[in-house]
This record gives sequence, C-alpha cells and structure tokens, in this order.
Amino acid sequence: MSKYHFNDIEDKWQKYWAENGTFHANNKSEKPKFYVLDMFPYPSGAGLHVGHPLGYIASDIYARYKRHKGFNVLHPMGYDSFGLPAEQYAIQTGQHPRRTTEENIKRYRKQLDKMGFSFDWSREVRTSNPNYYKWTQWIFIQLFESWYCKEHEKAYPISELIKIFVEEGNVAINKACQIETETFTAGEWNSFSEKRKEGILLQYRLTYLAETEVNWCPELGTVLANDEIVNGVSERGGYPVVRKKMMQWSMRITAYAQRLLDGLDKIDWPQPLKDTQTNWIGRSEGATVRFEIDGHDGKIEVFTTRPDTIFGVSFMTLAPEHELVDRVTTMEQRFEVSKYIEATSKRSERERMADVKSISGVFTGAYALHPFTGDRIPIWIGDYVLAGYGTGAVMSVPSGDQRDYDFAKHFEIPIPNIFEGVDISEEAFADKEKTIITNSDFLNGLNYKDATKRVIEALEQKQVGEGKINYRLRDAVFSRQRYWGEPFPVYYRDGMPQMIDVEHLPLTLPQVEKYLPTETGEPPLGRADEWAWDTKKNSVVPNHKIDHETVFPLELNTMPGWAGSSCYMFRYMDPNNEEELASKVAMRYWENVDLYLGGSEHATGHLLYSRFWVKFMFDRGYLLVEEPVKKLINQGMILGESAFVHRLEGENKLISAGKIKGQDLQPIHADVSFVNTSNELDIEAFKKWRPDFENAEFVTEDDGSFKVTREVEKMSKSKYNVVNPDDICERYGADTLRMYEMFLGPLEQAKPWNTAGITGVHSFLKKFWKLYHSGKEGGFAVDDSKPSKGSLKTLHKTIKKVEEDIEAFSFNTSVSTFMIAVNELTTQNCKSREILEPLTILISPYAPHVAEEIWNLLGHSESISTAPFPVYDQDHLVESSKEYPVSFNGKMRFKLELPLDLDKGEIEAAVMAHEKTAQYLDGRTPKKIIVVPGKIINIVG
RNA sequence: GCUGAAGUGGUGGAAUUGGUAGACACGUUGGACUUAAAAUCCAAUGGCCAUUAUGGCCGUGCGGGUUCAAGUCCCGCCUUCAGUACCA
Repeated sequence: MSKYHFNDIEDKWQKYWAENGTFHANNKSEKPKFYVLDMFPYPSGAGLHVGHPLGYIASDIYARYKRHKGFNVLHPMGYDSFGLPAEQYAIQTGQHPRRTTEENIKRYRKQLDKMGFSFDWSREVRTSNPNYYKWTQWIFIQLFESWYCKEHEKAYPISELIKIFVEEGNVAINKACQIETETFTAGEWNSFSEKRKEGILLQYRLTYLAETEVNWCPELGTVLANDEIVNGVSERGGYPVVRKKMMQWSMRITAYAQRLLDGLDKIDWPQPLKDTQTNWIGRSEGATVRFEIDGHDGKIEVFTTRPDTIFGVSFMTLAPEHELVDRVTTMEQRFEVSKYIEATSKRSERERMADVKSISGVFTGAYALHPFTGDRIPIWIGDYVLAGYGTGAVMSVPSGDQRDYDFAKHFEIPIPNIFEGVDISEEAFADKEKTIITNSDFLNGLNYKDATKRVIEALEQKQVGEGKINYRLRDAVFSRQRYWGEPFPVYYRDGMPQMIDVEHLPLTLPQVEKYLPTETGEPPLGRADEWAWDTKKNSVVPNHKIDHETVFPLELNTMPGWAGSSCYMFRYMDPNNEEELASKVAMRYWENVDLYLGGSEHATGHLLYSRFWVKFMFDRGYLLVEEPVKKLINQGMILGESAFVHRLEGENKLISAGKIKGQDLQPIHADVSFVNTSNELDIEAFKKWRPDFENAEFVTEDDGSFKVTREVEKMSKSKYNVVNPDDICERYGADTLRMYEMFLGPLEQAKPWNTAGITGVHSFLKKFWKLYHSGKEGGFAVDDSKPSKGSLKTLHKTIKKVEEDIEAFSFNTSVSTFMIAVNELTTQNCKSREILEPLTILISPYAPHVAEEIWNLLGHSESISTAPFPVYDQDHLVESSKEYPVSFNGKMRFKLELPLDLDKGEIEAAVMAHEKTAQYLDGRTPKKIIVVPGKIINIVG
C-alpha cells in the first residue's frame, strides 16, 4: 500500500476500535482520571453539518492527548432527545416522536462514527429514555422535598422545616430567611388542616406550584422561559409571546442566586460567559423603604440602589400591574387610571420594549408620606416601572435618575436638587462617585457611601426600611404544555400536588391520539385516556377510574428541555446503575467534568440551571461536588457561505455577479453544491433544481461563465449553504476533515467554512504518509538508523510546540507545526524509527486513523491510544553554536557566532567585547545587555 | 445605553514575557514532468523605490504617549461582532 487510501484505513480502524472496545473507560484505575465532555446534541432531522463536530473534534483531540499522557479518560456521548421539533413533526404526521427521534439518532451515530471519535459508547445516555429520565423525575421529587435556609445558605429536607413549624411556628425562620408569607405560631400550625399545611409548605419548597405570570406562546401552545424568548418572540419559530397568568411549576433558583454568583470565582470558564451569568443574576445592593399612604392603611414598599437620595423624592411610581393601584386610586382619578391601565395591558411586551422613548403615566390622586419629613408625595402610575423587578414600585428621585427626570419633566412634577454644586437643569445627575448630598437634613455634606450607610441605619431604627440585596434573576418556570418531555411524577389530591413514590418511577408517557393541546386548552397529555394514578396499586390506570379517594388525576404538563441536561454529566459516570443516579464510588472517582466544550448560547440556560441543580444535589448529599464543570470552553460557530444569484426585479432574467451595476435586483439563494471555488454557477444543475428558472435568461460574464455572490450566514438547510461532513469524509477522509476544522482558525472564534482550503491539510496527510512509504517501490521504509541532529531537533521542537499548543487549546497552530516538521523530515530524508515513532504519537490526536495504521505497520499490536506521549528533550533543541542576531535601536545590526554552552553573562560579555556593538549611533554606551537564548540579544540603554 | 470580544497581506490566520511582523495554509504568477489534463514537485508572492550582488523607505483601524525597542503597554477616538436592555 504505497498510496494513502484513507477510506480503507478509516474503515479498518473504526471497526477495530469498536470490536476491541478501545475507548471504554474503566471506573477503576491506578491512573489519574480525566473527564472530557461535549454538550450532547439534540438529534434533529437534518443530520449533522460540518459546523456541528467542531467542538467534538477539539474535545476528542484533547481526550486522546490525555490518554497518551497516561490519564484514564472518560469521554462519553449521548443525546438530548426530548424536544420540540420531534413533537412538531409528530403533530404534522401523527408519527410518535419516539420513532422519529430514534431514526434521527441512528443517523447521527452513523455520521459520528464516520468521523472516528473516541467516545465510550457503552455509556451513552438519552434524555428521552425512561431509564434515564427516571432520575430526572427523582431529582424533581428531591427538590419538592426540600427548602432553602437563607441563614445557612443551604437546602434541607422539608421534614426539618415541619419540625420547626411544629415547635416554634414560622416567625423566626421567615425573618432569618427573608421569606414573606403570613406568619403563624406553633399552636396555629398544629391546628391547621392538612390541606392548609400543604399550601403553606408549597411556599417554601424548592420546586413549587404557583400562579405565575408567564410568557405564553399561543402558536406553540406552551409557556416559554425567559431564555427561550429572543426579541419578544419565541426562539423557536419566531412566534409572538404574550403575558398570561397560569398555574405552573417553578424552580426556586433565586434561592441560589448568591451561591451561583460566588461559585463563578472557583471555576475556569471564559470571562464573557461568566459576565453573562453575572449580569443575568443581576445582583444590586440597596435598601427597601416602606412609605405610608396618606389616609390609607396600606404601605408602598420600594427597592432602591440610591437610598442616599431619599430627600430628593418628589413622587412615587407604581407599575400598572401593582396590586395597590386599585386600592389607592381616588374617585376623581379612577376613570383616567383605568383608561391608562387598559391601554398599557394591550401593548405587547414587544411594543413596550421597542418604544422606550415615549413617556406615559397617570396620577392616582393618592399621596405617600415621606418617612423622614412627612411630606405628601404624589403617587403616580407609569409603565417604565416593571412589575417583575424589585417590588414593582419606585421612589422617584428626578434629580438623580434620568428616567425619573424625564417623567417629572413630562408631567411637570418638581425636581428638587439634592446634589451639591451640580446643575440639573438639563439632565439628572447619576454619578455616585462625585455625589455630595445637600438639602437632605442629616445627610447634608456626605458622599454616596457614607450617606447610604447613615440613611439605612436611620431607616432600620424607624423600622420603615432596611438594607437589601436584590437580584434580577427570576424563579424558573418548569412546566411545559407539551407531550415530548419528561412527565412530572405528580398527582393531585384535593387540588394539592403529591409526589409518586420514588420506587415506582419511572412514570412513562401515555399514548395519545394527537400531540396537540386539547380543545379546552389543556396540554396534550389531557388527551390520554389512561393518565390517572392509583395510590393502592401504585400504577397508572384509566382516567374513568378517578374517584378522588384512591385514584387521582396526574399532572398534564411535562418538564422543559433543560430538565434532562442539568445532571446528565453524572449519569455518564455510572450509566447503568438501577439504584442511584450514579454510585458514590463512581462519583468519588470521576468527581466532575474536567473539560466541557459547547456553545456560548447556553450561558443563561443549561449552564446556569445545571449549576443550580448540582448545588442543590450537593446540599442534600446526593452529589459530592458543588459545580458540574471545572473548565469550560466555548467553541465558535462554523458559518456557511451562502451563494446568491440575482434576478432582475419583475423579469425572468438572472444577472451574473460581475454584470451587476445598480439594477433593482432580487437575490435568490442557490445551493452551494452548484457553485465551484471560483464562484461559478453550474447553470444546468441550478435549472434542474429550480425548474421555475428553466426558461430564464442568464446574463453571463464576458467569458461565458455565470458567477454568484457570496455572503456569510449561519449554516442552515433553509439557506442552502450546508456542507455535509459525510461528503468531506468520502472525498478527503475523516482525518483531513478533523485537521482542517482545527486549522480553520482559533477554536473559540466564529468562522466561515470554506472547502477550498482543505487541499492544504489533505496534502499534508499525504506527505505524512509518504514519509514512511518512500522505500524502494514505495514500500514501507523505517529503519533503526541513528537519527541526524537535525531530525532530533525537528522532533523535539515539534513535541514542545504541540504540547504547549494542545494545553492552550491552540489546535490551529499545532497543525502548522506538524506541516513544518514533516517538510523538514522529508528534506532530511529521515527514516529513523527513533524520530518517526514519536512523531506518529504526536499526530495521532489529530489524525487518529492514519496514525493508527502507521503505528500498526511499525509493528505494534496495541492501539496507539495507549502509547506514552513523547518527552521533549531540550538538549536536542540546542545546537553547539548559533549565529545570534544583535538588535540595536530596534533594528538588526549584525550577527555574532557564539557557542551555545555559554551562560547569559558570558554572552553579554562577548557582545560587549565586540567593539562595534557597545555603542549606540549617538555614542552612548548600553547599560545592560539582555540575552534571550536562541533568539536575539538585546541591548538596553 | 451598558457589558464583553476583536480590528495584522488578495484570503484564513501566526507572532511565548515588549525583542527580526506576516509562520503555516489557501489563492495568484512562473517553471519542471506530461501528447494533454489531473496529481506531484520547485520558485516567487505586504507596499513603494532601487537594482551591478550588496540595498533603502513605509507598513499591524486612527491620533498621541512610554521605551534602546510597541501588533503587544498607557491615554483618547473610530469601526465591527456578540450578549443584554426602561433592573430603580
């Protein structure tokens, strides 16, 4: 075999790896462990395009490298197989989502196998598999059975909370944990009915049922989380979203806000991603203040980050949805107010967001009382105040906040100045650092920091407010009105949710006729005939048996997409365990993910929820670590280069790119497979694909070719710019694909795919192959000859560089290093086993198939994966002497031939002794000479 | 608006701590082999000027600064991309 027949080699080794279980990780090993994980894919019907495997290739390179380095590597893969597309396909075709999902998974697996990844497939998990989602349901039950103690910043079993209620009521615990519910004594608690007790406990559980205002998407017939909405429309499909009140399961992620923030310091994640999570959590320090209402027993509570400006308050503003609006509005203003509230409620979220500039509001006629001066402060309603943040009410300080300022100007409300030496005639003054408070009684003359401290003390003393930390983070709605998701292990007795006993899990999805919501607006599970829970038999029974004594209705909602992906990384450690999510032994060994690769789009979804669940599981002792992932890398997206032909507006005439000059044109996507690397369109293929252009006139270039224009867009089927990895593997081989994807540019950067450049990497692999096959008649020729000094240097230079590059995830530059090495060794006609064997190991993480084949030809019976990584030997990098360039005023002046065994001082002395050197052009003498071995000598003046 | 990242040849991109800018690859041009094409190999390739070999000047988005020395550090701008957005 003298030619590089990549297809044969790849088939052979993929088969060998599968048969020998080469990449099976063992839970018991003397070696140190290393856990490399990819974000598992949703198996979509479109299959993989060349963009998808980028991260998998990078993680695979790292996994193989770590194996060479002597680690026991866990590198699993699975499928996030619950999801909306399969359900929508089911709605259209009536086919069960399980079936389409399984078909898609088969296709994915085939494509992944073709690329030669070193996944341990024996550990595969699928979120839609009952053996797996049993554990998702189990975690849900644990969350239900837990509450969060703010005082200790930790989750505890709900039984401990009940004990506290029985013994001392909830006054103390509410105060300590900053929970605001009705208070009761121990005696009262004990006299409550079971139902009432359950209702109270529900307000403390980490997952709870509550009527919440949710983002309802009528088109999708479901509720969406904040991170599933982009620009006011659904992320999937782009449908409008409206606010609606519904009874929903929620996750009390807000309990963990501070710990989620603190944990970021301990993990090695990209700074932009950490910043996104920090912003999302949105911690702000300030105070709550309670304003009494004149002639009314209610109080308006506000949150402010600027309590120091409290003497600048000239009005209060409530969100239109605020519960006090109705109660405080005076008779005179009632008409105006209801008119305003109706108008704002009609405006969709999207309009409200788009229209930030226009100011609207209405006076309620009521007045609040200033906590210190007792002044009457008018209470207004304005839609610039959001119901969902803080308390939904603000104390408006027009001199210190631009929005308050604009509102006051618009409605001609006074703007008292409380800042010393500041002109507020044009705009508000919001610079905390330069603030000196004036016209403010006991705060006069103080800066922001001192004034804040003083005013909080005063508020607390008068019991009208206190210092408070507020978070932007909202509790996560956990219910979805869908079929293709995890069913809740929940039935309802007397309207109160009850958990199904853990030993009767999983609760599996029932059959339904259609996957649409019911006519009455219930979720698809409302269509199931058999969806009731028999508490005696502990099994699902037909709905007509519901008697509310022993048989109860089951929850109709299913869980959201992120439920299954929050703890899956732990299931890989022990995927077939029937008793636990994973055994303690396995978890103690694998700890958590050492390296996680995936896209940055999961910053505020999966990655935040996962951290939340893991912290909870840690609190309750089910997990031994507090963070799921130690190091995370966001790979950049590979974009597509779409091709466009241009049609003359209103005519059946297509204009080649070079003939476009200012005509009215309509760009039309052309499939990129009809376009060659010089942007020439295959007109016949295009006509066949779009028969509507069969008779179109093609205005070509002068040479008769028809050219398209190119544009970089997201790679997608609908843009006809998808490049299929199978085709690339067929034509150039998986090794070429893998190396080329790495060579394309820095891993973390978004970059367009361009097949044209692939020949460079492909010819490198051919050269690499030829390095071993240049014997007589092209036979395999490696010998035991002593390597030349040059070859040794090439090898050790390569080891050093490649090792550094892999550790820094600069996979693109290490491919260049290989190219240089192979070129040099070819020039040197190197045949020495001492060089070529380690070189093979170096390349194997990038080009595993060809390396494995060569390794085999070199006479090894074991797979190359277990070979030890070559050790770099500095001695071989250094020659006996070297010509040193000497730099001088930044420009190279001359070169000096010096032996290399000199130390720095000796080299400096040698340079100083050289009479021409020791002077600058202006005659000054350098004070110091800096020697950088192997590179340059610097003279410092 | 806020936060973050980034601006280097025709193109993708290298450049370790401030130390020969443009590695490596694509593309382009020329050459070898071939009846021819493909494949392969060799050479040139930032710009401008000079050319008898040796050379010279400019050059990392723009304007300043620090330094013997700046793509890299500092100050002030411009542009692009991403995230987020009435968060009190």
